[in-house]
Amino acid sequence: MIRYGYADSPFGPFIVACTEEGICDLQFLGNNKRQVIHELGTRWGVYTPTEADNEMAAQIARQIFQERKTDLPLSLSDTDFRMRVWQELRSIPKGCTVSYASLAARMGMPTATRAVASAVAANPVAVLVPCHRVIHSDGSIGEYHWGADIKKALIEWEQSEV
DNA sequence: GAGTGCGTATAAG
DNA sequence: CTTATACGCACTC
Repeated sequence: MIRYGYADSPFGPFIVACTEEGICDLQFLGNNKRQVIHELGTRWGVYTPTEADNEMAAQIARQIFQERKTDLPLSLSDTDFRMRVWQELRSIPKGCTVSYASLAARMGMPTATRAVASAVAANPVAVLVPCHRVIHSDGSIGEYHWGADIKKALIEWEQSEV
């Protein structure tokens, strides 16, 4: 059973889904709400029982964007490589940024920069898996699944106050 | 096996 | 600054 719901954030509306274990998906809707929902459908299948719960979504929104809580339980499942990259992402301190190259190097595969970038791009849980903290080695923002503007805003938000 | 991608470094226009 | 070229490797078809 997957429970999902919609809520608002300082960076626009998002959809969040979770299993009994934790959050399995958190994506900003932005301009392509339809595509995001389609992605969910293909990833979990139309036969997976779901239950709408915007109350749950609102609570998560409060914890993340007001209390700035980042250690919420997650429920991820994908390739070993992607899982390793995502886990590595969570070790990046809040407010810090790293390059795709250094991230790859940190994992002991300094020549797999591009592959690491692909894995980062496949992250289904925004903010909690801080894929927005990974930027180009020359300091430029780089790409972001939900728009470079949101990526930049997230970084600045993390670097501001508390 | 071929094509692709949230990259990077270097060379050239 | 914007193309072009090459390298790299996980992933998808």
